[in-house]
Order: sequence, then C-alpha cells, then structure tokens
Amino acid sequence: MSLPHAILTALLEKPSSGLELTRRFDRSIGYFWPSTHQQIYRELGKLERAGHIRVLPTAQPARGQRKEYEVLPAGREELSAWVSLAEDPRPVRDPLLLRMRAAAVVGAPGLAGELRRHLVLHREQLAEYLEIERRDFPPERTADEDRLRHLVLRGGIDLETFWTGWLTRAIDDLTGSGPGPGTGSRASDDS
Amino acid sequence: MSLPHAILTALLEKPSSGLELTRRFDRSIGYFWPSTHQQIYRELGKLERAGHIRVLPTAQPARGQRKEYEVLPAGREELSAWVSLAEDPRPVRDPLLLRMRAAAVVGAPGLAGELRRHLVLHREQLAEYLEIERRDFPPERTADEDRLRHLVLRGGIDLETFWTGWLTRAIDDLTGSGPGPGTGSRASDDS
DNA sequence: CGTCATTGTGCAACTAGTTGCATAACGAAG
DNA sequence: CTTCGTTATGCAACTAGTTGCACAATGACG
Repeated sequence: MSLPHAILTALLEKPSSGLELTRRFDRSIGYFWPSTHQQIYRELGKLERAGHIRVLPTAQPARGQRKEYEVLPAGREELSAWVSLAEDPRPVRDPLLLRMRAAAVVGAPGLAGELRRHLVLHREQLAEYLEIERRDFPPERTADEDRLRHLVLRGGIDLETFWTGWLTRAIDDLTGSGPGPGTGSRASDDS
Repeated sequence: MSLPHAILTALLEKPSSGLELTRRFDRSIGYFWPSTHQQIYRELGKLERAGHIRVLPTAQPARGQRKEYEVLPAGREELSAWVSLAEDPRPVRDPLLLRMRAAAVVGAPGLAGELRRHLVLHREQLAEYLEIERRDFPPERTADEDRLRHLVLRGGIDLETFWTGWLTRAIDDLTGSGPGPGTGSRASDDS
C-alpha cells in the first residue's frame, strides 16, 4: 500500500491537482514508484473520502475543472505512521534474468542484442540521474534537510551503475567466446 | 506474462509436480521470479489447457494425488518465441526509497534502524548466492552451457552487493552527523 | 460561430499477484 | 481402526497495477 503514501508525500511537498501530480511523478517520485494519472485520480478519491486530503476551497468542483488538493493533519499522521513501519525488501522480479535462464535451456540467438539494448537504456537513465544530481545537489553545501533526498537519488545512481556494469560484463562474456550453449540438455537444479 | 515461461523453463530442466515445482522455485528460479504454489497450480492448469504441457501418463489423476508434468513441443516453441521478445526493463518500485523520501518531509525517528535491518537481510542473501556460486560454479572449468546460468547468478550477487554498499553508506551518512532533518518544510520539486 | 487541440478529470474492464482456506491421500502413533 | 501430521492439489476472494476510453472546459484559428 505505497501509492497513497507516495501521493501524500508529493502533496506535502506541494499541493497539486491530479494532472500536476502525475507530471511531478514522472520526473521525481515516479523514479522509484511509477504511477499513471488514472491510478492517481482513483487514489486521490480514496484519500479524500478517508479524510486524509481535501480540495483547496479556491477551486470550484466541476467535471473537467481543475481541483487542487492539500494534505490534512490526519493525512500527515498517516504518513508519519507509515514511514516508521518495518517492511521487508520486495523480492526481485526481473524478466531479463528469466529470459537468460530460459535461454540456457532453449537457446538464445538474439539475446546479446537485447542485452545491448538494455545497456543503452540503463546508461540513459544513469545520465539523467547524474544530471539531476549535478543540478540539485552541487558538492559545496549539502543542506541538512536534503540529505535524505540525495541518498535516494544516490540509490538510483548506484542501481543504474550496477546494471550497466553487469550488462557490460554479460555482453562481453556472451560474445567474447563461442557461439553460446544452443539447446541445453542437462536436468540439474539450483542456482 | 512471465510466470508461465518461468514454469516452462523449470519443467524443461526437469519434469515435476506442482509442489515439487514450488520447492524448486524457492531455491532457484524464484530468486528472480518468486511464486506461490497457488499461483503455480493455476498456471499449470492454463498451460495444460493450452496444450503446452501434459501430465505424465505414469501418474494417475485424482484429487490430492501427485501429478507430474512435462513440456510438449508446442510449449518449447512458445518458450523459444518468448525468449527472443524485446521487453523494456521494468521501472524500479521500492518502498524503502519511498520511505526515505517521505522521511525527508515528515521526519524519521527509526529510519536508520530499518536501514540496518535491510542491510542484514541483503548481506544474508548475498552470502546465500555466494555459497551457490562456490558450490555450482567452481573457478576451474566453466562448462559452456552453464555460462548463462552463471551470469544470472552473478546478476543476483552484484545486485545484493549494490544494496549492501548503498545501505552501508546511507547508514553512515544518516548517523554520522546531526540528528537528521526532522520535519522538513521546503516546497521545491524534482530529484 | 464552429471545430480542433490541449488540459484536465475520471470510469470500467482486465491482468497479475496475494491471502485464506478447503479437500484428498497416506502413513505413523496410539 | 481412528486420529493426526504431512504431502499434495486446488478454489475463491481480494488487492494493486494496466489499458482503453469517455467526457468536460478552455482557448486558438479560420
């Protein structure tokens, strides 16, 4: 149940309308909790009904008319409570790794190409994060209250760095020698 | 739609019953595509109806009676086709990063403790992967057909290495100086 | 004035994964 | 021989996320 809390966080940073929130997600919180406008509108409705947020009285409510939301005290408390919950890391669920594993069994003609494609995408994402870091967190003074936000960004940077590194080595390993395993046949398990 | 393909891969490696498959997932494919027995049984039913797998004739079909499945040619073809599909990396979706971001807004008394807890978990997972590597992929001869499987395992190892590194630095950064930001108040965006 | 693109809100249906539980066969213990 | 734990299969309801689309207001262009 993270999306409502992502929305509360974003609304505390700045009261917004649904679409505005969606756009801010696309270049901020959405980097580690992506969401669509449909989902966001639905969740805004729930949060309002729960008394966690309300429509700013300045805007008139009508279909197709902009509605700006702000967080109510109850919403802030809810978020505070959620922040201090313990929650185990979610298990990895990655189709690319699954594909490689399947390729070990049924063969993989174009797999190296797919790895190269992913490498490009991860490099782009990494560059985007580094650009944000350069812009928002210059080395001089790291404002105390920005430390957590910087750590989160560092997480994104380190994660993309891991992917580019691993993909590079995987491509080398796959194309460096022989044509690959073809249709494997063993029946052992594990790993 | 990855679960059916995960199951096809596992069944090609070795024909199995539902429960056996579940257990093999727990210490193998489930590391990057986790699944429960309920989901696996449901999917086995669909795969059988689709003509991708069949029950081995040796076992008699009855409720509460073991049924062993094997992959049919159509299933192998389906898997082959899926392996060569292009699929973009899924966006990250991580509650811990979200929590840190929320903590920058509403404060975070116990956050460092939670980070330490995660660090332990990731270290344990890393140790488990390294043990598997030591056991299944000794340095001497790397059999050609095992290369892909080893690469997948390397992915898990590198990923856990990234987490332990990042968490260690985050904990240092959070506990090293001042008491943290408390209730932040800024209203800027991005990052 | 009409129509067309843009901004904005939102519903409905679908898909995939999770949680809780029911049920059957079978062997071991009392 | 019955009861109990284990192995095994599976259904049903729920939750979260995705996809496709509908509709209202508004301002620009002809």
